[in-house]
Amino acid sequence: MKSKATSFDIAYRAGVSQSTVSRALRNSPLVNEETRLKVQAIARELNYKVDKNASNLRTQQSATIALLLFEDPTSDDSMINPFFLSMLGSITRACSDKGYDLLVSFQQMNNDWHADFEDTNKADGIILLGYGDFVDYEQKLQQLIEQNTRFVRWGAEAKGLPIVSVGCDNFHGGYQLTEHVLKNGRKQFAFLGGASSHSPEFLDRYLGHCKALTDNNLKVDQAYQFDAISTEESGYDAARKLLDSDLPFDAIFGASDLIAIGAMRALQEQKVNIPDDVAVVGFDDIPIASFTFPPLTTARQNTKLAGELLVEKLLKLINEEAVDTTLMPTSLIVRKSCGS
Amino acid sequence: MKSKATSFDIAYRAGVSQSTVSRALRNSPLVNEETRLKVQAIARELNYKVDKNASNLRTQQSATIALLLFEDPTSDDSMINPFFLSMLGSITRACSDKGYDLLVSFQQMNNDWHADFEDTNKADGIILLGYGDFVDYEQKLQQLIEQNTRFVRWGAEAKGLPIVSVGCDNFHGGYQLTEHVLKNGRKQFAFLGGASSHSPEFLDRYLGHCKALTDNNLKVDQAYQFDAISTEESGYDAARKLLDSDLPFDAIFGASDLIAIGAMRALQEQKVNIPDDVAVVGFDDIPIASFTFPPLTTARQNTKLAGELLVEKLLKLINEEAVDTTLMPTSLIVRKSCGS
DNA sequence: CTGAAAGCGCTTACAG
DNA sequence: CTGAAAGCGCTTACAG
Repeated sequence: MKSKATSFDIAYRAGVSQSTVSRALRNSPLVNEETRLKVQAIARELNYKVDKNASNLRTQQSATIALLLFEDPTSDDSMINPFFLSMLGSITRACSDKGYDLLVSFQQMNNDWHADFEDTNKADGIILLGYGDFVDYEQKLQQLIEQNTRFVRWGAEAKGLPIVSVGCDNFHGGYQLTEHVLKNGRKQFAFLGGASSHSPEFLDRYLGHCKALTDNNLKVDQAYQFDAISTEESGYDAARKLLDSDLPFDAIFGASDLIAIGAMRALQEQKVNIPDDVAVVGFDDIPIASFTFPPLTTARQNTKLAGELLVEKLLKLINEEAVDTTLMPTSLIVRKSCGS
Repeated sequence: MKSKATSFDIAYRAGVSQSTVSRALRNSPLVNEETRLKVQAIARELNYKVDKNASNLRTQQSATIALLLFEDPTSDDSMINPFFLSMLGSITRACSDKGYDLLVSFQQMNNDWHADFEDTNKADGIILLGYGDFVDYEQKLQQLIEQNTRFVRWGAEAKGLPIVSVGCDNFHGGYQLTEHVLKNGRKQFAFLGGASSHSPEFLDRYLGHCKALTDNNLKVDQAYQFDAISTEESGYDAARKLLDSDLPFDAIFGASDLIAIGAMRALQEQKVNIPDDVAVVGFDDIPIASFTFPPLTTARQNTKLAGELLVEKLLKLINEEAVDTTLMPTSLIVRKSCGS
């Protein structure tokens, strides 16, 4: 009952050869207008659709892009990083604008990469979003390069590796946020977020932060940097450690909005007033950021543009055109949480 | 340089036939252990991956599911409904747990459905999420049924149509929320959200809401129902209309969290205190809901379970097993916005 | 346990 | 402008 029509069925009904059907359906100029219309009418009538597996096999391309989303190994499965989610939205849109389908896969760093989409000919190229630990991740990148896989990635430029990246100017974003808060008279900043080569984006934000401190004649004190990954929980924990340390502080820089939000919760639990007692800033401008209490001051990363750039660059790569890495600026979004 | 190895290359190197390579790679018990290991070793060495287009074409199935996400036609492309986003997350996970890939597509209701994934053999089945207008949408469903497409959908049960759905008990959720607020002494509720057959979920919530009103000896007054679609903007607009109407009220039921959040903004702009002057409740429990000020009381829809059920049911459909529709309960999440 | 062969449904040079 | 034919890279009955 549900056996699908093939191009042969149409050929038979139209009284032409199967080759002609194929041409007519692809609007080849080689085929006579009249024949074309007849074939297309019959195709519509039979609800015929070209079998993609067959045509992809034949043409050796799939008009499909794979998106590989890596999650922090620790993150529970309750909530995907909202930042990536909004990226996903814009990538999906960009793909469909270009006539490409999008295959989405969440990768847990611990298990094997089943990042075989391209090798497997299911996708023409890959977009990489996020990673657990950058050091592990770099090895995977290395592998992709060796396999000659076409891919682009979101993130800080991978120094040394010939990889096309789209990322934000994390250093400048960190600088800008910090400077803004300092201009409002804060003296003692704490930074919550891992600041090592294991998370280069956070590291860049931290370095920008430090630069702003020294430019404003403040000392950088390592004791004020607390590790955290990009979850609300982790931000909460880091802020607890800060509070328990009895170090004096009047400002917190959360390496991501999620971290900042967790920190706000920890502070408010202790009746610390935000921003009067402590200014808090985050990074990303995820949708939640404008709804927190108080609303969060942050550095916005333009996910819409980022998604478009990623897709655009990947398509160029697929078409063997020259492509380079883009570093996008962030924009300072001032809300109530920083006290100005 | 980048020509990929095929099973023939492996066969050549292993000194066996291509059929044997294929069998060995699929761990067929027919093949000798020793041969199998040799073949697999060579495959690994050559970084060989089975071409999915070829194997899908041959086996006539793709181990891929397509997710079609319909957006409200009016929603701008800045922000996807967070509720669907979290659904997307859980569907992605459920798919990869089952060894299926996920093709994601955002559909704008206005343009043609290019919902051809299944017809096209790119996917074995389809999951439908959201819709613009239910009445238009129903026609599309009808079409899918006629084409014998295997699909499941999220949403209120489609009466009459033989469709497998997973949805929440919107009526009961609406009842529960309303009753909870009434128990706290509120007397005059407004309902923000379209309550017609164009959005059956909202309608069910409204009907549950009305039932709770009458059960508590309150009159249902149509004047207190204001249309809105599920965006923050639309909730804001509806609340503005409510405010401008000069109707007295001390509680607002937002048909979704997004609507409730927009309404809160409108109220707070007018210095209306939430919850002292007006209690506000929403529906969905999107991630933002716990971060609003005050945090939003709402009815949680279990997106994790929903995603799993959708995938599970679709796979059963694909395997021609019997499947039925599931109506999940919602849970009342009491936070500060309702004043208790 | 293994191999030769057919065939999944297309696209596209090639010949006319 | 059209048709006959090859071939994309697999899987799997069939024969041994």
